[in-house]
Amino acid sequence: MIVYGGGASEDGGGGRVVLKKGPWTVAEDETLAAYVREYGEGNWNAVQKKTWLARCGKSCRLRWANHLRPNLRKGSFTPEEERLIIQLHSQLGNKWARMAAQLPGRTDNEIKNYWNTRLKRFQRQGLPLYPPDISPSNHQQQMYPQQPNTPSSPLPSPTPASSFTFPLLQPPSLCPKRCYNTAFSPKASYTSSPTFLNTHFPLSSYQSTNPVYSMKHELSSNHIPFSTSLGVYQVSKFLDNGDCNQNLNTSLHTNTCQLLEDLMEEAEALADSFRAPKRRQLMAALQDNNNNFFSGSFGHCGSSNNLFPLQGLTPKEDECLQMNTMQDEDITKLLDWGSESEEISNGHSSAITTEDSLVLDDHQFALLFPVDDDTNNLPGIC
DNA sequence: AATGAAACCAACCGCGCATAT
DNA sequence: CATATGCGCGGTTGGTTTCAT
Repeated sequence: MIVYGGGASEDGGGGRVVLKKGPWTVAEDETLAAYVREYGEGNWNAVQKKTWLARCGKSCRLRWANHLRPNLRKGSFTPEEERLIIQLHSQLGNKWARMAAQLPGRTDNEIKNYWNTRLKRFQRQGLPLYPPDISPSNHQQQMYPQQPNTPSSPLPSPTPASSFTFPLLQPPSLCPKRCYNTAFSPKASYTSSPTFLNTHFPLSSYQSTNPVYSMKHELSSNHIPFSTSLGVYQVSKFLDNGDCNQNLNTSLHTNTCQLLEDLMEEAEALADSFRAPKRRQLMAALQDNNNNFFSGSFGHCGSSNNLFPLQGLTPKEDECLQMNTMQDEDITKLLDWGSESEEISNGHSSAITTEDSLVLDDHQFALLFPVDDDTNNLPGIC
């Protein structure tokens, strides 16, 4: 076992522990992992009290989230992941955690590093950050202003929100008053959709003409099918059934946005009756029973993103919890209805997940979330 | 082989938010 | 209501590795 660095120490005088900084040792990793096995995630400041580790809680959380938690995917990003990152960044900007939620097993830090490296390289080479058909939201133009010396504009010229409507997604005016997704923040006047991206920006063709986008391919065989969220799955199933042309997409989505607005209001009303304290209590209960709640493919738990019924809850509480949970994150995916199934998120962030839990085939999902033929089961989408 | 630049990666820091006291 | 605490996020820094000359 290799232990380097200063290790824990005390200042001697007041007995105050001097917190260690710098690289983690194997022993520290093992201790932290053992702590999480025993006490679970959370309460990171207690690590210092219950173990010999002289690390601040923050450092422990980061180490766990970025390196120790199970099912982290190590290695280079696959082409699919890279494309998804580009697309997500065009929609979300530097919302690394949100992007990580769409990339199972990847950490926000990884994505951030990847993007920043790419950013530097592209800027140095005077190349556009986004493929021609991906129009970054306004925040992108603010974040990465066009360099005056760059001959071919690295970023598309700003498009006024009032005069531009992206082909598939509506401008924020059709969306709920409250912003559920940074893509619909006042800064973001429009966004792209995966469907549009895939239709107009097939990776292979782009790579063939834009060598700079030809990135590492060595891990493509590792690509893990992403799981789905309720809304995306059902809408995807609907769209996959028969003709799915762009007109249908557009009209359906227009209706969907309108109806989602109603859904948002309904969700908020429900959520208001079931605010945080209760939710936290339920989450604690969920963690306590984290090996028993879910069966089959759902091996993971403790995540705030689960949409599945909780034991011991009244139907009302369960419904509220689901709504409340959806409201913050899964609504994003509802709006992301054009996504191909492989691009759909499981919505997790730092919660422990297993790769198995991320994969759910149509049959399994259909069992959990039966869809009526007329699709009326999908809230707000008729 | 040596060296400098670029790329990559891990970790820290500051801030803000939610919750508890 | 004010303050403390826990946590998460995004930005930044610094060390290491890889690559090009």
